[in-house]
Amino acid sequence: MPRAGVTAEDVVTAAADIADEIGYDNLTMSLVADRLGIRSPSLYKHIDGLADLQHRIATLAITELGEATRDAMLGTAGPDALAAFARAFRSYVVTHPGRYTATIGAEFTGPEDPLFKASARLLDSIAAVLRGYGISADEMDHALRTIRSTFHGFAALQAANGFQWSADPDESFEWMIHFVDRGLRR
Amino acid sequence: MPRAGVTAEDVVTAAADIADEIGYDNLTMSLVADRLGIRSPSLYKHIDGLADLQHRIATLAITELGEATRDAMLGTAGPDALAAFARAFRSYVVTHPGRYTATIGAEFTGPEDPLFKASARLLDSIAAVLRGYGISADEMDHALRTIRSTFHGFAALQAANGFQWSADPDESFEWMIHFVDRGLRR
DNA sequence: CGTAAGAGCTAATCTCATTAGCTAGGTCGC
DNA sequence: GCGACCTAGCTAATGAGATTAGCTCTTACG
Repeated sequence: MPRAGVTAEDVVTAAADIADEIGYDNLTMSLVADRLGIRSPSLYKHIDGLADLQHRIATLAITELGEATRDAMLGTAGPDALAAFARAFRSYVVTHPGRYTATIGAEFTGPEDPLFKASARLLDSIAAVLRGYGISADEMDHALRTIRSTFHGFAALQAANGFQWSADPDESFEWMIHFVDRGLRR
Repeated sequence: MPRAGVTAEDVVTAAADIADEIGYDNLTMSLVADRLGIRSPSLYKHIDGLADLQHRIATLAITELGEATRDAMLGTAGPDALAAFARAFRSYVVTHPGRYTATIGAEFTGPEDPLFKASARLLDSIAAVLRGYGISADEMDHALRTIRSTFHGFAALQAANGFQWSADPDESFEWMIHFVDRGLRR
């Protein structure tokens, strides 16, 4: 019986892809194993169970999200940086709903947790936007939480199919960017 | 064997209480049955399975949340109405994290769904706040989504223990109320 | 070449949700 | 009061899913 040659990373990306395709809630160990061509107990040679797998998907998602927003913000400043961040954020969530859902309930275990580092990096991008609006250091934590909440809320509601009525979500999102811009100006 | 005399409402409130106590994700049919003094298969005489139960918890939560915010907003207007709504919203989420979590992924099945009606009623409260800021009818949908996203994001992150660093969430929330106020003014 | 680590497998266990089919408590018509 | 029926509740069984135990065989390395 030839070895499949699977790595922990393979497991995580396969699981993340499945979550994006059929929904995070429908992700099972068997489906991941099937996609990799192995049996589900063999997954435990690479990851430490479903909870660990979910945690790793969240870490992957936050890392990718941080890179995507960072790339989008390159060469921008002020309100343009806000808009660039926002659109890149939403674009990622729309194309990777399963990955993003994994991040919603994820908690980090300590400062050594890769998820912690990835989150810190993403928050750095937001902090850069906020400094562009002249937010002072002692307000920074509050502002960070506020902005994070705002975009997370929109993303979570959309990922959960929460906008079930009339207007176009794209337009609403642009409206929200202007709203945030107004809220950050003094 | 004396009958327990359980009603569908009993099942839903018992389940909602358990979710608040031990976390929505840990809610099981057995736990609900135990609390009611019956066996888990008997629950199916009252509700249509776990998915139905979760949907009913979400409906209960949105209904209660709508009433709580409505009560809090009585006799207020303008920015005071916003603050009253916001604080009542957060207060409910903090005291009923399990109930609130149930609402996150809930989708309604159609216009006849009680969840739909409860949601519409909650959105009415937000719309009242927005009219107080002079938001026009053609912007209302976007503004509704934005405000809903903002508060939902904060609530969801806090319910998921997402604020794991320094500053006091209460202060951050007050900061967010001011932020929203600025964003809604022209 | 021989050996040890470990990737993968099968079999088994445990927890849940759910279904099938039985039983008996309470209620309604007489 | 009394019988029949409705249905809440029960036990037993099924099936999905995660997880553990223990075996085997591939392969990298000396």
